Amino acid sequence: MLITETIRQALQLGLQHAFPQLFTPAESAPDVALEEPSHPSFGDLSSPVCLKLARTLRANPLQLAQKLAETLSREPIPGVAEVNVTPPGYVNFRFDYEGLAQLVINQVGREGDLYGSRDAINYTLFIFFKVVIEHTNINPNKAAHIGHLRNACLGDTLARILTAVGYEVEVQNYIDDTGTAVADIVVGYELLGWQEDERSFDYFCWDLYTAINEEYAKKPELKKRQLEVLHSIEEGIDEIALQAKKIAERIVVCHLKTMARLGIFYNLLTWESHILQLGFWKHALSSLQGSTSLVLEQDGPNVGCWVVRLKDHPEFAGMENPDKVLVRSNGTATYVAKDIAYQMWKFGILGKDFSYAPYGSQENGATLWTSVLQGGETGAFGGANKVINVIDIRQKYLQDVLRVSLGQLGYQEQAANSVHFAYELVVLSAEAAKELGVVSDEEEEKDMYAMAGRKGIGVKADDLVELVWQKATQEVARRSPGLSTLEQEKLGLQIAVAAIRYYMQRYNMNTLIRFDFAEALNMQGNSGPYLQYAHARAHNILERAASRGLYPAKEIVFPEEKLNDSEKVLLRRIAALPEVLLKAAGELAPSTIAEYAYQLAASFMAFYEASPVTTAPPAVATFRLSLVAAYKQALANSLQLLGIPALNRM
RNA sequence: GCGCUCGUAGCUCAGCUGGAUAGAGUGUUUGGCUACGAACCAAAAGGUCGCAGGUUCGAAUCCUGCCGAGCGCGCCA
Repeated sequence: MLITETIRQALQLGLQHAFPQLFTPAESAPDVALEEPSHPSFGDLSSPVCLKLARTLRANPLQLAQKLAETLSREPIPGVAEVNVTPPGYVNFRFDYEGLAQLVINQVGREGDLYGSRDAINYTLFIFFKVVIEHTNINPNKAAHIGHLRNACLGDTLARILTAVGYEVEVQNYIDDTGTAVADIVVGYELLGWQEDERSFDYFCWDLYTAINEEYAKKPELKKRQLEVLHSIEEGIDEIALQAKKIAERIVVCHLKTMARLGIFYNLLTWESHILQLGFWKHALSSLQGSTSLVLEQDGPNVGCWVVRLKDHPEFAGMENPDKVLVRSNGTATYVAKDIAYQMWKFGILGKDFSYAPYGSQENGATLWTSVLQGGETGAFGGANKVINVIDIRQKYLQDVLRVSLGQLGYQEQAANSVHFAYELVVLSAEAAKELGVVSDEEEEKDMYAMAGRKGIGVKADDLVELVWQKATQEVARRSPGLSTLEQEKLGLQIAVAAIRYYMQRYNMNTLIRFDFAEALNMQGNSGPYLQYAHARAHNILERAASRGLYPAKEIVFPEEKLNDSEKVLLRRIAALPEVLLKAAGELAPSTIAEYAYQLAASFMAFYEASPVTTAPPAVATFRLSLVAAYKQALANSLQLLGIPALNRM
């Protein structure tokens, strides 16, 4: 039982007794908000509910609060020592910290790795809800850059969060192996005559991609060849198509390696070429043709096309020509059309399926599967209740069209469960751009620069990993010269993963990340390595204590003295995890977990300074050891959600 | 032109459905390792929350307008 939930319920009950008029009709019960007081002298938790009620009840909020507090004081609330009132009308609760410590430490000890998620699972398990999360989705024609990294990190953490609260989660990585991006590599090989060198293949293609695009700019007639190649690839039968497929497959291997190093794994790869060859769209069209929203235009700008009617939909009000073409007048399908068919497959309403075969094993122990044209297993994937597409904000319009179209075409429920998990871009700060040499002299200086694959402007994901890894390894070597080089490097990589993943996940979704090398390499303060250090320190205390025969107690026994502030704050932070996780899952907000983990770690650091453990008198030491053990578990669980390795030393 | 997002400390960002004295990190200055690891902690300085109105007991938060920034808006892919 969470302390906040207990207080919330008590407040509800108290309101009901003090102001019965609020509860007629019964469902009009007011929402009870709880917040941390701005100053600890007020209490441990406060509710401004009376301030809000002041308007509806047309009464002085302070008097309302006093009446409510009086009612609340009649019955003891578990975990609460005192209720009081402060102007302008807050009701404040002071915890019974011994009771709270008992509850929280026991709960963490009981639930272990499940602490934080178990309460949530109790709420959600009965639903049996399957969520498909699609992320990464990098064009298979060049190395991944830091923009792709944000996508993959967010998608992966989202999957971890939703799994933790009890959903069945399936992670898919969609490979667009038939687009112009891959075609450009084929054309590049043909026209530029490059030979592969010792560079990794995705790096080689990174340069080839920019080279061929420079060539297009010089000789626009080459675009004709690009189109021919593209058609061949879409047909999927000749030598060219085979070559393109091979390029895409090799690049995908590179991408998977890049992501695996960061602890990011998938359940299924789906290939655009399979979607084309299995005729997903044709299948979708046949089942949609009865819909009144899908029409063959007889006149107007879209004459001769099949369009989905969106002009009457409020989301597209005010647009000049909101109707969306699905089939061109030449009979071919547009991108949105294919997207609709694919989304229908994800929901299991297409009536057509891929076959599936194992693609390989992954370091997390799970098998990675891939779609195949034939001969594999069937029915194992898709069929989701909810689909989350992790795609940057630039795709918002198309994702809106996709979702609304699904609804217009008769799939309201699926439309309501289609989520575009949109996040802002990663751009280069002026300094980063300068370091990469992308600022030309003539250009007037800007304070940020967009990455551009065609121009080769961007920071490659693996370059960043190597850079941070190198720095972290140097630090480890400096601090732990006794370790073998191999061990130093292993720790260095885990620290680099922490730094990078934290950097990619700590920002809100709609915050544009201005990538800066100094900031991404930062390992102090609000950073991933700080979290790891806060874990290692706790481990060290427990280990040190054990070597002296001291262990966390099975039954919490309190020392004579009252708990000090650093213990209280730490305890409250530990207690907050279940609630924070539920919030992060409900709002699909990974940064909530990052913020929480930092707060938790910081409160431990303060505790560490103020409250010695192993050197304290035995009764105090035993209690603090229990607290440290509970904290370490809570932090480890948070780090697990963030995909950050919890280290015992660094 | 229309739509979405953003503007908070020198810099990078938090600030929850309106609530108490607007918070972190970083940078600057200062103090703390014979200690459970200093990848740490403590302290100081640093703010007209873009500007102007409005709504109300109360606005960084909601509404309107303006200024500035970014991104979208094809039978393209």
